[in-house]
Amino acid sequence: MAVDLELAPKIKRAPGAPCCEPVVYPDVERDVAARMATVAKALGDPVRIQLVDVLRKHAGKVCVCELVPLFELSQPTISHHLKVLREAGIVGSERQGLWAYYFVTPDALKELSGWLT
Amino acid sequence: MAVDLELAPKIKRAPGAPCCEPVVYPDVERDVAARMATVAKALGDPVRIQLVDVLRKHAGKVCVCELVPLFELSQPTISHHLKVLREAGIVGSERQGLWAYYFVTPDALKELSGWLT
DNA sequence: TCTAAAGATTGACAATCATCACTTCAATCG
DNA sequence: CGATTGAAGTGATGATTGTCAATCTTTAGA
Repeated sequence: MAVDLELAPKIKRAPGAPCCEPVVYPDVERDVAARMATVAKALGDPVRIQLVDVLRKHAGKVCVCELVPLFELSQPTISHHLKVLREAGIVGSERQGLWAYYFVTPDALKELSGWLT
Repeated sequence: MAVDLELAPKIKRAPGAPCCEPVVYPDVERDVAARMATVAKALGDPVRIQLVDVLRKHAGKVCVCELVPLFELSQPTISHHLKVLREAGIVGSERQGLWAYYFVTPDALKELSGWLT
């Protein structure tokens, strides 16, 4: 918690006067923030984190029916999580006969990852 | 969408036989995934992304009453978002008289950021 | 000591979410 | 065709979320 802060001194404002003028603004534009928030939100579940982790390392080698037993969740629930990831642009899928193969979209995590670093 | 996949060939299993054995497992342990998901979830809102963005660049220089007018939201709502960030360990706060100064906790984003890269 | 200001908390509300049992769809094989 | 399998879709339900109005707490100044 010990962070090197130089606190900006403030004085109590006169009655009725508006609060301190905002002197700083986010560098991140609203739409950029919205995009990154969408990705972050999709990653905001431990199951989806682990799904992405598996898919990143084994893209195309694993079908949904192999993913299901990794979690103590029903198949529709896993399908739902994959859909959330798909709608956030994080993963794509390819169907091969009966099986569906998912993969992490390249660059999907780039913007968020870059901002975080 | 065009990703270089080497799809693992599968054969339809015999009636009654269990589905394909899971051959891959997440490298990310459950508790690590849970921690990263917590952080990602807290970042899963555009307002909080922008709050973190401002705080990272102006730690200790900006009080809550300066943050409020940056968004078209009420003061309690901003307070709530800051609380979410605080509970995820992303920010800390220091009170100086009437004013509260927030700052991004060093290393708070490290684990997630590292995994993303 | 009285008033006002900064910020947090509470309660309420609609909206969204994670999960499951059930169903549907598409593809394969006999 | 008819049966079966992998995967997605459909309610339904209980939990969580984002937001605001109202209230409370702490501090400063007169």
